[in-house]
Amino acid sequence: MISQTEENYLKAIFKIAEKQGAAVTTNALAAAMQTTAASVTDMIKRLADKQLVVYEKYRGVTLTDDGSRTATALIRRHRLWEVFLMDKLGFAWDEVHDMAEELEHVPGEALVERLDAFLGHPKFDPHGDPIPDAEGRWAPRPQVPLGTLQPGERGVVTGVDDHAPAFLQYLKQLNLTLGASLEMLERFPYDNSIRVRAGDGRELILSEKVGQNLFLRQAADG
Amino acid sequence: MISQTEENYLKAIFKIAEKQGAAVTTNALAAAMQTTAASVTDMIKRLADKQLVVYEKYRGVTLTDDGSRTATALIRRHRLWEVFLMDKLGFAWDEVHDMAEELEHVPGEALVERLDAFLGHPKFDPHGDPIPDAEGRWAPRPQVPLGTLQPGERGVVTGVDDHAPAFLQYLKQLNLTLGASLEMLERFPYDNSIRVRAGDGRELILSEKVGQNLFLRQAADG
DNA sequence: AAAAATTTTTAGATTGGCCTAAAAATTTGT
DNA sequence: ACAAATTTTTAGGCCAATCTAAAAATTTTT
Repeated sequence: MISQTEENYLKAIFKIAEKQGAAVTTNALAAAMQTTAASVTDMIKRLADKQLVVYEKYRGVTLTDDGSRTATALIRRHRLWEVFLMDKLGFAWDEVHDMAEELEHVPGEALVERLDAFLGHPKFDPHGDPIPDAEGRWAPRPQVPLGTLQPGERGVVTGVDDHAPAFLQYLKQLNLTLGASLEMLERFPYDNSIRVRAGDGRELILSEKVGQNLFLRQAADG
Repeated sequence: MISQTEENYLKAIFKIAEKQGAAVTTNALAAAMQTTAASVTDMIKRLADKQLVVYEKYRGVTLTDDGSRTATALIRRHRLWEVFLMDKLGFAWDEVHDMAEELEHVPGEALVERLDAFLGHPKFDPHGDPIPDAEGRWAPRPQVPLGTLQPGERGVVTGVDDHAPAFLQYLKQLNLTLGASLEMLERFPYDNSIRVRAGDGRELILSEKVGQNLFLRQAADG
């Protein structure tokens, strides 16, 4: 058996590894799991005993195939439940994460597959993140951070990196949810904030942080 | 905070107390939770510390108002998820119990209430058990075990007492699911088995055990 | 009302998941 | 290259939830 805590560690390892493409350090995991490095070392040893990770002292940790499969399945469940919560129960963008965090731990292959069918086999969750299929595969979406666009380039909002409710609420308030279109107008070198034009013609100034965490699918120049 | 294990104990205490209307003994609880009497004593003490039960050594345990509220909320969640699993995901009568057992522990007032609305505020679950409302109240359904009917009396299947998959599968096979009508024809004193006529005219012989575990809403005599 | 049987509790141990404090290894800076 | 800073591990402990074995209380039998 694998506990919920163990599942959460695997998911965190997967996500950190995906982002930085190297073995995951104890401290990085401790930060992600909001715990101490000592607790992480403990847990890593348990996961290594269960053949879910490869662990070398002082050298960080990587997932085995088994661990990777488990992590992907969790991400699949999480994202499907998020779709359910928004599409069927009517929750808002910024409300679904925590509930999905719990629902993803409910076991049962049949449950996930039926849920997937009920939702119409969605390919992306409400934050624009791809949903792995039953075999753990998914299509990467060609998206770039808003901040990397050059003046004059345009795009459509396809996702966010930061899932914090405060960020999502802010975007909702600005009407910058999935599908909104944006044109990059100007970057201010002083603090890397950017001026953009929204689809409805409004001009906005967004911070560097927003530029890093808001993803767009780039459209042809206008 | 209250753990999943504690929640399950409260639910078990509630159900046993409801059935026998007296303080719940350690052994009865140990049997229900599939654990040892010693573990039960431990847990009861924890629950008493948290003011969820009243406990007197050697005299059994009863729920406080708080404990009772928690147990009822769990039963509400369990039964709503069962409706979801059958009505929306298409699972069968005998498949939903275990999944609902996990889903019921997912926290969040908003989640239950939205789920309830999504399902159309159902009053009974797929086994005919009443679903408590948000305040923990429910209407008892006037139903009697099939076995108590007199020859000539008729009724409609409204629920089951035993939720074991084997029993539910058997009923499904006989086409005796919720809403099926039955007429009691004869009881054989030898082994208390009963002969009945189904709505479609078929005659069946059912064991005493089925007679005890299948509930009917009685209809006027025919 | 004792003795016997049963139920329940206590005692002591184990495991998972976590902590703090201290030691060890590695990396960084000069 | 060596000292300083940082990262990681070890050591030792705590709490929840479980177990087995033994003791204590209660109930049943005679």
